[in-house]
Amino acid sequence: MNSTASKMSPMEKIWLIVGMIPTGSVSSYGKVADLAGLPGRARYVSKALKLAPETLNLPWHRVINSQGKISFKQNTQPFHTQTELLRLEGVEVNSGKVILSEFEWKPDMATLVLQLPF
DNA sequence: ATAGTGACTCCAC
DNA sequence: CGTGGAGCCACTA
Repeated sequence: MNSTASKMSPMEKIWLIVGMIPTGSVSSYGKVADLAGLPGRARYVSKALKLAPETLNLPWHRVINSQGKISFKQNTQPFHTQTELLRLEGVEVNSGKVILSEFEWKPDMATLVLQLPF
């Protein structure tokens, strides 16, 4: 059995999933929670991102809400930063919104599951 | 133990 | 599209 899996905390699972979101794509808090095996815990994902160590260099900006919108309030520094980071990698952001049908990450579940250590 | 607070989500209007 | 409300869960006071 994989010892790494048994030691991985819920928050670490979330960090792992977020780290798998490819450049130029986005995912939602709820989706990340689902993939991490934590259904119904979207709010926990936002907390995990806030507490994530800088050294992990997580692509936190690729996580938005289920409506395709950036969850920070407009006219705030985080809002602008996230918008910029997304645009830098080719994701279109208009009025804080991303067209999910165009940029949402749709991993091949069969393949993804095999890569997860849990 | 109770109440308030989110980088959330879903659904009804 | 906007709004409101209920449900959600971990954390804090």
